Amino acid sequence: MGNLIKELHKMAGSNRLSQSFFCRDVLTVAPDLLGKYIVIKNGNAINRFMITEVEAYRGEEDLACHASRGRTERTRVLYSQGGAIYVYLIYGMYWMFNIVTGEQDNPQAVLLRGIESVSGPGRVSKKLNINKSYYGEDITQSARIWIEDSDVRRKIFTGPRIGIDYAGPYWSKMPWRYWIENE
DNA sequence: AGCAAGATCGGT
DNA sequence: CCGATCTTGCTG
Repeated sequence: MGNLIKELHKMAGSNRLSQSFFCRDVLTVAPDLLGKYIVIKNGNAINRFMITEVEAYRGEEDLACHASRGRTERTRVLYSQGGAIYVYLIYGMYWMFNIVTGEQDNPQAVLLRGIESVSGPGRVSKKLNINKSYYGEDITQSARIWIEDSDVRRKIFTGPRIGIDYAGPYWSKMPWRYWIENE
């Protein structure tokens, strides 16, 4: 697509990532989100932050994934198709913000761990004002939150996921954390 | 009904 | 390293 057309699309607000982006495997979607923008409306303000760090959680077999213990009230949304938002409270204090990926009944999600100048999933959600009300919302349709495409291309680093030792050595060593430098 | 654990963070 | 803080899911 030519640059002019791209700019026109941006102005028309059609730069939002759609369902086809999120319906792919989480190991494809997670690194692909780096450099893109999360856009959120809080009242009159629209804030836009580049995504700099994510983690992939992949299916019932992944012992670090909440779906490893099957469908429960909390994990219900993980089984919907890509684009649904999965939020939950951890340690009674911090909201974890995830985007479901893949096809229906294939529970996967990307955890948002870092945005420009903010690292740590709890701090990210605090900055974005995320709370339980986002549970189940469709990020490809919502009027208050969406992901915007971008042309940013940076070197992608990978490493093990954080804080999941309970999943055992095999799953906790999977290099499913992806990040770019904050600059 | 009770309890243990948790995809974290900030302060010692 | 430790405590905060509360929802969830499992057990009995």
